[in-house]
Amino acid sequence: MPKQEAKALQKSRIQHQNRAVILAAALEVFSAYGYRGTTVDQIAAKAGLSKPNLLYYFRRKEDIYVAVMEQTLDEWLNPLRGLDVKGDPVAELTRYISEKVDSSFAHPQASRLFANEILHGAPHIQKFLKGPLRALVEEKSTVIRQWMADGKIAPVDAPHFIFAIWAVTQHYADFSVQVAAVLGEEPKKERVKQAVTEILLRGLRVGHSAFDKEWSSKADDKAYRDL
Amino acid sequence: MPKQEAKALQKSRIQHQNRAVILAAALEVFSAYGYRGTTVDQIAAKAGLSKPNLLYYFRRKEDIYVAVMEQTLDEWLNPLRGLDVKGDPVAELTRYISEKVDSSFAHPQASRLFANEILHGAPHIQKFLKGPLRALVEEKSTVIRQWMADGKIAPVDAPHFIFAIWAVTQHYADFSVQVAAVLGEEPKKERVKQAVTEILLRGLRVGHSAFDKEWSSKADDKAYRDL
DNA sequence: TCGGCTCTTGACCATTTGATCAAGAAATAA
DNA sequence: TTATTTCTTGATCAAATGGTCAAGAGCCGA
Repeated sequence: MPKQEAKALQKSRIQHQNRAVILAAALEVFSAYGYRGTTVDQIAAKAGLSKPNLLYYFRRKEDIYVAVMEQTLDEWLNPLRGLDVKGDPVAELTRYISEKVDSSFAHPQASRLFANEILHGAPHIQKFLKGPLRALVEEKSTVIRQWMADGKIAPVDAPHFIFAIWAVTQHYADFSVQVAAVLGEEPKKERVKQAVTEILLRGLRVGHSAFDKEWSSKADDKAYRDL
Repeated sequence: MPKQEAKALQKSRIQHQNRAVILAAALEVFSAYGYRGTTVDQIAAKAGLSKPNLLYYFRRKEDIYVAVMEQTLDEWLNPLRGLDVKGDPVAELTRYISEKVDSSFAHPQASRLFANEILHGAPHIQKFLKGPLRALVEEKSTVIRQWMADGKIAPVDAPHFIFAIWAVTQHYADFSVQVAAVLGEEPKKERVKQAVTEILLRGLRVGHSAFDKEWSSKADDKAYRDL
């Protein structure tokens, strides 16, 4: 009967609210202690619910984890979607880097959850990596190659350049403890943004000097053609 | 009595050997599953020992973890020590990047163990981060600043540049699953080395073109003076 | 060879933890 | 109000897990 189906799908206000509370609590705990290091009791305590009550909303611990992970993947991927071939390369990449740094400072737990998942073999998100993520990276690599072909930026290995942006920006979320310990203080976001942008983008200048010959000899076109 | 002291310190051949076997097994398992995700039984099985036998060599699970971690820290730090102010900047940094990439391909488990530890707040290596690591980064930052002062490289935020090298090179160990999934194949070490070196070092050229004015306006000397 | 020390293990224990269930409380629709 | 559905929880369970222990096996120097 349609009545039952509707009941199974529609979520009451309290369902909606408690699920959100649980997912927020779970993100904190999972990102801090990892999947195995997290107990259902911890999540329940942080969410202000009893353990059986929590398991009323999510039948298994793994279901909570998967739900949190799915919620994270979209916002992780979105900034890259905006990279526009019609825009100015430096402006486009600057914006992307800026958004990734913002994300690392605003949602470090989400970044750490994602990092932890991949670090341990990505058992839950293989399909995401080999599907949507791979497709998007390939698409945006062609954008970068187009910029190269138009002579707007220096030649660079496109997917590895994207990896570099991910690595450097997410470093400030995933390794924040190390960064703070080494610097002796919490890094300032704007400063990080400026430093990272310069480090990653300054090499893309197409202006020429005596150095260019040396570099181009090591980085001939052949190396970038098929990636 | 000296007799007992000697006994407590000297390790028999079988002690030495079994400890090594245990540490090798523990590195594999800890790096794959994390601290909480690893069971003593797993380590024992991989080492080919019974659980009580393993706990004869290391009384507690945490002792094994600490031993593996200590073993890892030295080799993690060593390549940076070689950065020589008297050498050519690009050559020195190229060598450092090369060694870090080699390390990521040769010992990905060690990198992942380290990454996992920091990701979860570095509970066991706070002293290492705030002590030897911080000191070394400060020392090598002055080396980089000296190169800048001598006009050998373009201005760059020294510690953040070191972070960038770490982030990008270790990415190929810590996120190898993601890299392989996105590329559709295992990355080739030499290609990674070339791509990473160009991305990170090409921006250090001191040759000048029309772009330099734009960059220098955003990155005036003040920003780098006190770091 | 022999006595003592090192090494190994099966059995066992206490705790933690993911998950269940029945029964009651609260909300909601009639 | 009343009936029905949704939500909540104390009690409980089975499995997993870190760690102990006593007893036996093996090694090694005198």
